[in-house]
This record gives sequence, C-alpha cells and structure tokens, in this order.
Amino acid sequence: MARVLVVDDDPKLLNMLRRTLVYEGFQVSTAPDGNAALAEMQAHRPDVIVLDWMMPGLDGIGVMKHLRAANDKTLVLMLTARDAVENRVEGLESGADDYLVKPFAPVELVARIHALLRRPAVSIQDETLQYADLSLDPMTRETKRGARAFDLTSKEFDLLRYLMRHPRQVLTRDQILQQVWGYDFGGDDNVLEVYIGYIRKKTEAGGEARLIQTVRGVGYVLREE
Amino acid sequence: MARVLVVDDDPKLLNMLRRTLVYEGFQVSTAPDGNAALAEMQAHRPDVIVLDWMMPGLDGIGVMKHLRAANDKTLVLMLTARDAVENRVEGLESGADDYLVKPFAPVELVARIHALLRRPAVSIQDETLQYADLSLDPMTRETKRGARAFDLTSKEFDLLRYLMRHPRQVLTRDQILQQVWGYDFGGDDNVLEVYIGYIRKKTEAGGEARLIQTVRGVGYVLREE
DNA sequence: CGATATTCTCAGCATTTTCACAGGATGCGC
DNA sequence: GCGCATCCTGTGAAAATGCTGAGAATATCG
Repeated sequence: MARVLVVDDDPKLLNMLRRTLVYEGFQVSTAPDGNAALAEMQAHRPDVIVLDWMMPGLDGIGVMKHLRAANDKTLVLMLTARDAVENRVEGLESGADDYLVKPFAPVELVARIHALLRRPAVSIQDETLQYADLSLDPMTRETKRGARAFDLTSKEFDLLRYLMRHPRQVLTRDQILQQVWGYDFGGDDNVLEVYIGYIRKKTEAGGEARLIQTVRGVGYVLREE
Repeated sequence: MARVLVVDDDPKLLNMLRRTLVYEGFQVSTAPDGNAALAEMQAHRPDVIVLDWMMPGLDGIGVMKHLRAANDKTLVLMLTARDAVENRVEGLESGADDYLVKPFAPVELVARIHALLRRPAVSIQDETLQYADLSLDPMTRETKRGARAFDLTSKEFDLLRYLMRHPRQVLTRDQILQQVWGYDFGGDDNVLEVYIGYIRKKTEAGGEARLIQTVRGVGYVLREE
C-alpha cells in the first residue's frame, strides 16, 4: 500500500489526517514542519506528500523547491488556507501536483490522493528549460543553442538538464556525480570532465560563447561570463 | 482527451497557461505567433485554440481569417488585453467562439474551454489522428501514408495510435509498454523494438521518410527529421 | 481440425554510448 | 616565471543498446 507523508504544523489536524489515512489503508508518517519533512522523506521515501502551505520555519513552497531542485518527482498535494487564485497558480508553478483548499472534507483528500497515484507520471514539472540562448525541452528532448539544434546522448542530456535546472549555481563534482550518475563513492574518476567536454563541444559548435564554466577545485556552473 | 493550442507572444504567460491546462488534463501545444500557430495546427489538429488578439506578425484576427477562409471550424477562444467593446464585437464577428479579457483567473479559462468543448456536435473523441502525411482513423481503423493506405494488425495499430496521440513527445520504453501492452515489470523484452520495426516497414513501404525516430537509451518519438 | 495470421522470443550483428587512460594544457600560489 | 594541482582532450576498449531475420507459440477463423 502507498506511503503518505503528511506535513502540517497544526497537531490536531495532523492527527485527524493521520487517522483518516491509516483507516483508508495508507502507511502514514507525519512531520510538523518543512525541515522535519525533508528528514522524514529520506527515511521513508513516501509516494505522496500532503504539504501545508503556511508553516513556521521552512514552509510548503520551500520544501517544494528543495525537492524539485533535487529532481525529486515525489507527488505533492499542497494544502492552503485560502482559495486565492494567486496561491493556486504559485503553488502549481512551484511544482505541486495537486491542490486542496482548507477547510476540506477528509474524503476529498483521500479521493485526490488516489487520483494522484493513478496519474500517468507526466508531472507538470516538465516545462522547457531556458538559460541565455540555450534551451532544453524535457518532453521532446530537443536541445537548441539559439536557432541551432543539436543532439545529445542520454547521459549528456541528463547532465545538461541537471545544470539547466540550477542555473548560476555552482554545483560540486560530488553533487553532479550523485545526481546524474548515481555514484556514491569518491573515486578519482574523470567521467564528469569528459562529459562536460562533450557538452561544451556540442553547445559551442557554432562558435558561441561558453556557458558551462569550470570552478577550479569545486565543480561547474551554468553561467554567461 | 482534448487538445488545446495556446497562442501568445508573452513566454511567461504562455508557460503558465500551458502548465495550468496540462494540469487539467489537456494535451497542450503552444505557439508564439500567428504563423507558428498555423503551422502547429497542421501538425496537432487542436480541438480548441486559445488565441491572443495582439501579437507581432500575424495577429489573432489574421489567424481567424485564415481559418475561416479555409472553412476550418476549430473552436477559438480569443484573449484580449482590454475589454474595449469594439474589440469584443470585432473579435466575435471575425469568428471567435468565445472571448476572455486579460487579466483573467486560470480557472476561468479552464471553465470556458470546458464549456466550448461541451458544445454540441464537436466530437473530440475518436477524431482521425494526423501527423505529417500520416493519418490514422480510430473509428474505421484506416491508416494512410499520404494517399497510400496500408493495413496494421491490432497491436501495431494500438502502438501507432499511441505514438500519434503524442506527436513530437519522446515516449519512454516503459511508458509505451505500459500503455500499449499493459506491462508493469522491467523485463528485458524486445517486443517493442520488433513492433517498431513492423510499423516502420509498413509506413515507409513507399520509400517515404522515417517518422518514428528512436531516441537511444530512452524510447521513441513520432517526428519528422 | 487445419490453415492462416498474429504475437512474441531469441540470437547474432552493427552501431552508439560510456568510460578509462595518458599526455598535454591551463590556472594558481609563490 | 616555476612548480604543482587541476582540468581538458584524443584514442580506443568495453559495454550497452537497438535492429533484423528466423521461427516458435498463440490466437483466429473457416
């Protein structure tokens, strides 16, 4: 049965939700705030997170950003107190998979969780990534530098996608190896350098400026110089 | 599932609308201006077009005139920045089916699209699928490449139909096996490769260009090269 | 039941992708 | 500028991936 993590700072609501969901046959864990939620996720790898929008400390949006930055596709159902359209839009833009306005009937929550779990995997997260004149569409896997399209192998694609999801952020060698290769060890591989080289060659084939900068002793950044 | 084409020159708005609509279960394609919209229509045959009024190049009115001149009955929902009465009148006279004034709440757009689709006679289901010069009629099960008709077995048909419902989208092996074969496991079957081979042979029997491209390490796409 | 069509498995082959290695280039502290 | 650590890149081997033909299993139909 599916695992659900419920995150809310209201203990009463938390308890009520837990009982409802346990009763429905879910494996439920809970967390009172964003940081606890991230820790809990490591331990339990839930299938769905029910996430309150407003919380002390790290709030719902913050948690979302963490998750999506780490390319974590766990389904998220966001809870919010008001039905303001702005919130709805912001919530979905930050990568939530569904949305529920408080107060809600427990049955509706259950129904939505079931609906999420039935969903055919295509998250709304798959928008086309852009940085400078570089663009990458995760759906069609088209990659372009300005008007010039170029092809990438799947490792190259994974790597560039990871870089483009974190523009202007210096990513360490370890971070990249872990996210793209799934490595865990600290062996002195130079696969990463090699692949950076491949991507540079392809993104600069038309004589364009370099976008992947190396940060000596640390890693790489996607940035215009 | 209904297909929607969104045409607007503001990339931010375009992306927001796309995500909202995808989230609501529509198949969404986009275009940044009128000419791109007309091209996109050829490929995707949308059920509804959400069309901005003011755009560089060919504007909303221009697109409308093109469509109606070609006796194309595709539903059009026009967007306009001001609620000027003149515009409204001109828009509806030029053949738009509905009208929405910016700024608007995404939920309202969704509601209007659903309203349009509920209108009589426009059967969005089982409409014949088209991509490039390839066509497939889910009702009669006729398949043609240009003028040349060819036969498919039922598995072949299911597979091609699935591909044609997601043109230009890279579909992973797992997605396809799951949707077409109902598989769930990750066994190392190569049924899919075999069937792709069959369909290619039949769709290219007259020496036509390849439309089913393989994306190494991932899956396949229906796309002109 | 037999004939035919369809679906699927398997193994060999060709190609692409991934990776290791080593020598060369480059930046950095002194 | 010098020496050292770091990074880049060409070469080629190893592995993965996908295509194809042959034919076995299964379903379909008269």
